[in-house]
Amino acid sequence: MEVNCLTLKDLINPRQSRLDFAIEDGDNAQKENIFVDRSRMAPKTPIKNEPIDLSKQKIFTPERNPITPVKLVDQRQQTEPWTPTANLKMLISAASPDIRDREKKKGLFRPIENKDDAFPDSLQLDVVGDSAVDEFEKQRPSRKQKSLGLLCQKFLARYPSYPLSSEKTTISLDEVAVSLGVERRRIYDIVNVLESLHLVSRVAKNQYGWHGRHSLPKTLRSLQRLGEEQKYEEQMAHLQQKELELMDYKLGERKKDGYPDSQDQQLLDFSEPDYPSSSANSRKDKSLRIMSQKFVMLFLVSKTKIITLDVAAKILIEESQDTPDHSKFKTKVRRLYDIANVLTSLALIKKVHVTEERGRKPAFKWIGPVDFSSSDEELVDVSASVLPELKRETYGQIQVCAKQRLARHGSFNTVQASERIQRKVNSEPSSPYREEQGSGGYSLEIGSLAAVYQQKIEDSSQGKAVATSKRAMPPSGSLDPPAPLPGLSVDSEYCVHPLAHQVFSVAQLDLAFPSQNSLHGQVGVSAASAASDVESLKPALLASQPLVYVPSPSLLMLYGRLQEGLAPASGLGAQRPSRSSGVPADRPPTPSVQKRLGEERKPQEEEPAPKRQSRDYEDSPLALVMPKKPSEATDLASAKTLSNGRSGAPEDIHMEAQASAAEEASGKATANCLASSEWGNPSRDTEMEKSSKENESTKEPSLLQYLYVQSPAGLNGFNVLLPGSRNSQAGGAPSGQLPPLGIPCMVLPSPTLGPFPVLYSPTVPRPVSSAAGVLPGAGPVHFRVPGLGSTAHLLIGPANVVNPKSSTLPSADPQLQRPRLLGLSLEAPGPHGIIQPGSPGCVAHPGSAVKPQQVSRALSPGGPSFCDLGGPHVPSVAVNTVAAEQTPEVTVAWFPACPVKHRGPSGGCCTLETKLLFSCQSVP
DNA sequence: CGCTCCCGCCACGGA
DNA sequence: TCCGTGGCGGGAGCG
Repeated sequence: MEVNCLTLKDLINPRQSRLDFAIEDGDNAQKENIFVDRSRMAPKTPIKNEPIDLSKQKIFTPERNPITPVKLVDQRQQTEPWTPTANLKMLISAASPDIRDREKKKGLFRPIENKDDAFPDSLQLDVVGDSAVDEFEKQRPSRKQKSLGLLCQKFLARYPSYPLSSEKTTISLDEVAVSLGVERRRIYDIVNVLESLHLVSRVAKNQYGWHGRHSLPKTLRSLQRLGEEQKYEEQMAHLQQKELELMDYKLGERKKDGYPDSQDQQLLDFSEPDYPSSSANSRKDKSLRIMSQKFVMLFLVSKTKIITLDVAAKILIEESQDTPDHSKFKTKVRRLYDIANVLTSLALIKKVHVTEERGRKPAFKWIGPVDFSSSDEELVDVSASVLPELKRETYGQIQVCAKQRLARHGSFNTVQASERIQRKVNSEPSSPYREEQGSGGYSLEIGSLAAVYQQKIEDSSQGKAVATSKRAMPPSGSLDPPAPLPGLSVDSEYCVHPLAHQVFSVAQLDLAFPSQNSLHGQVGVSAASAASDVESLKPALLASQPLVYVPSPSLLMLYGRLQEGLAPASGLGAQRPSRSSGVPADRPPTPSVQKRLGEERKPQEEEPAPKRQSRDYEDSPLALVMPKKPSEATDLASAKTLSNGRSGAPEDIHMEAQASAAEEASGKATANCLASSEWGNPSRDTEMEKSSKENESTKEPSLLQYLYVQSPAGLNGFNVLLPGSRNSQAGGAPSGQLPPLGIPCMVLPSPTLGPFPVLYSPTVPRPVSSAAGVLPGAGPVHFRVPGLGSTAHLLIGPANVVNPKSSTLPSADPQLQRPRLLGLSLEAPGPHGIIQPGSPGCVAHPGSAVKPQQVSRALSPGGPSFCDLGGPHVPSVAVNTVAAEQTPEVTVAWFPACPVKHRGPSGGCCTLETKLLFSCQSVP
């Protein structure tokens, strides 16, 4: 399939841009929107191959849209003409609702639709042609693409997870509905659930206020308390026990066990006085809000954190005093699915399956925070509360919100905490956080925070543990740097554990900002959720909104602007060039991880792209690696190199990459990307080095520089707060005393992309003697984004992570020793790039000169930088920086794997399906 | 065939 | 009565 690229603009505001290509799975968001909008244009006949001119949809601006949803007939008229069948439906509806209903009952539509599907209307064919039909079909949103979960993600993408207290975001239901291309009814479903968690609150008719996740912990704590009070756990146990005995749920048998509803009815009031309280048996009593809260409570009080929908439904039915019948049960389950979709989007739960005597049962597992009681300053305790979020295996996202922690504790030494946690975890064989290879468990380590845990239950993704464990080997043919997790093993200092589920976002880390740093706890990173249901592999549009607020005047303000020319790939499958076959067998995998990966990889090779894709989606681990010690960083690098089995210079790697089969697939994308006016600057590498050197040699002023990476709303991306320079960070403080730079980051994979493991080695002070001025805590942020077997690496932060052993990167190399500024030292492949052999390093092309010293220079003086994340299945990241008012911002967006072959100035090239584009513009 | 869950009918209830 | 809300369940999509 062809890889198409979407511009960020398109992703952000599809209505104002044109999408000339079929948007596939991952981009369903737009697709769906397009579909809806387009249909609303009411073309009598589907126009295939016609570029979707969203400009036409401007008529649907909120202003023009009726506040009130279009009535039935109108809607049908406007939305149905998607197919001849739809037209027929419309006509029937228009003719008479009665007729419509009658026909409906006769099952008239179904046959027609089926027929239509099987045999496209001849007239239509005549007009559009076969290819057009295909296109048409492709553009037709699938059921999954219209899922509430995905819609919710799109919704969430519109708002920052952690909005600044100063910013008051108002949500206009109409506007949102129009924007997302759905009926308002759907929005209600979302906001109702969000409201139950106090992420939003109704402020007026048709208006909701967005609060973000700030109070989520508090809300959850309250719900947990309520759940405990209501003895939900006992209830569940009782139910489960009963089930075992009866084998069949017989509604009506159960009697109320004394769990007064009165309590429940006030749920919404527990923390929000202004919430409407529901009255017994009132309509609201059954509201999605109440149900949602109860559902969440079940998780919070559950020891296993796993709830099957039937159990939840039964409990809810009992409480509601409804006449227990199958119909009620069914309805309850439907609602629970709705709620679950939203919660999944929030990365609070994930779908799993529990195996019972009667077979597998769908269930959901709580993956959100579980410990809300930490109140002391104990690092471990603090970490513990953070870990849950870090541990999120999700199709959703991993979100780390240390904001509260920071606010509460002032500072938080991630490294220490993580080390302690790691130690503790590892010392407990039975620890659920301890990963067991092949168990399908996942773990992730952020910074030094290491969380390894094993899933106790078999969930859908785990069921595919085999597949999971197989990924990672880069396509042999592909020159993509395989090196998925080079040198990383469970036992290694850098623990890399495959996640059972993809993690789309990663959030913050750090913490150790000096109290006076005035980050205002804004370090928290929110991540939107990402994906979706593990099983369905729904793409996730992540929402990630930035949220880092760095008031420091000394901060470098960068604002990211997306390159319009950037063309993200469209379909997931399409984006993944059939390069799987190119797994280099000669690349020795890392002891544990790689081995596993290698095993997994091969099977995939034989699989059809779609299949692989799915699996990858589910299995792609997200690994965050953060050296615990400065020296470790080096080790890591070494490991990578060694594991890679290749000592070739980065250039070689790149060259190989170019030669890789991926080229073809990526060719187009590359072209597009390159077409971008600001694309890669030939002098990139040089520039970077130069800047780095400069930085090193010239002690940067003690400016506190941060690169704020924010993903544009509605776009898949990740937000990252990157230290502009260590020196600056220190602000003159003794380097040794400086805490690690907090780098909240959210990685949001494109919906079309599978899970992307990310290695994040934020504060890895490199034990470099020459690295004077390098703060111990401020290391490069290393993102590893393994796609299908391939690993993408993104180093952000002072590039201290260098493999001293690397032939290409002699430790003596000054560059290696100097701190990289902005940290966006993506494992730049290049002569001197710190890149893993075998892995496509990220190459930052010199982009427009970013004024602020190092950052800009390091990133891309001269233009947008392109960073190839490597793996064929790795999402691209586009980073744009634009001067902003007071907030340094850099937008880093994940683009659908965009096969791009880019040859760097140095001869090295960044190729691979995905790239990281850093477009920095100078900012005074 | 069963699980999901989209779609939209239509009732509730406040203005 | 209007219309914002949102409960509800038919039935389609999908594995």
